[in-house]
Amino acid sequence: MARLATTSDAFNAVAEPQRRLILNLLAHGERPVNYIAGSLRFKQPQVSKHLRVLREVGLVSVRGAGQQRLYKLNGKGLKPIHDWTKTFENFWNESFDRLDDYLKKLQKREKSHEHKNEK
Amino acid sequence: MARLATTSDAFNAVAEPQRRLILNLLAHGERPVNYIAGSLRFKQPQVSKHLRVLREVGLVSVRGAGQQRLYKLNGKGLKPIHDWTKTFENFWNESFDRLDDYLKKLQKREKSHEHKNEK
DNA sequence: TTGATATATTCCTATATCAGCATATATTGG
DNA sequence: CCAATATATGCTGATATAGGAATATATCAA
Repeated sequence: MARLATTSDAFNAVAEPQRRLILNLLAHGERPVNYIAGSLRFKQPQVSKHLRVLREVGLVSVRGAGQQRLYKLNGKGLKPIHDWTKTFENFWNESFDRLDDYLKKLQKREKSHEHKNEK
Repeated sequence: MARLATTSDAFNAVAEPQRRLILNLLAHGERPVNYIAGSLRFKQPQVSKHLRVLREVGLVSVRGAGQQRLYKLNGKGLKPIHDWTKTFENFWNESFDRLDDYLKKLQKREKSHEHKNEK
């Protein structure tokens, strides 16, 4: 088996940096394809391809507007990623670092007691 | 060019579901390879490979402990992902939905005024 | 209808998986 | 040193990109 399809879920779709840039841009509002391509200096076909992936995982939606197609961010699709990473929040909180240090000190103290008892 | 290497950054490393499961497990503390393999019912070589990827992007660290190698989560490596998704937080907040509706109403109202003036 | 603009799709190539299996390496106890 | 346990690496096959270039499709305007 190869790697999971980029269209399998938001995690995979968002692994590609250019797609993240597109999402950043769309956070400001609906945009047509060529606007995105021009802004980010990507070629139009590549933008269309990325947008297709983003659409398939539900991160963007489209609506026709004349000759243009306006792509709109669906930020909710990123919530699963946000939620998952949030469960690791402790690891970059100072308060947790301090707690961690504290627990380590306790452990060391217990170990010295053990050694005492052994003798 | 093919897809970016899984070792290019945390976003890519974490796109693989099994690696996320390993990280979830390591959130409880240091663990040896076989413990992980047994817990998640993965084959040992595959676990070693996944751990290698996670180590190369700095999401875990290792230390030898006798014959075992204890892997430890470095949760801070996930902060960039958390931070990035956080910039889209508005999109799944109710309060934002209400604000969005409100802005849309305002826009509609302005448009009707425009039409009045046109006539 | 025809031309022009905007966007999507197709074909091609080079590359990077991921799983499975076999095997190599490391560490410890005796 | 040798056997046993724990872990890492190498190889293969099937698959899925992502970019470039060319082309197809859609929509509007005259």
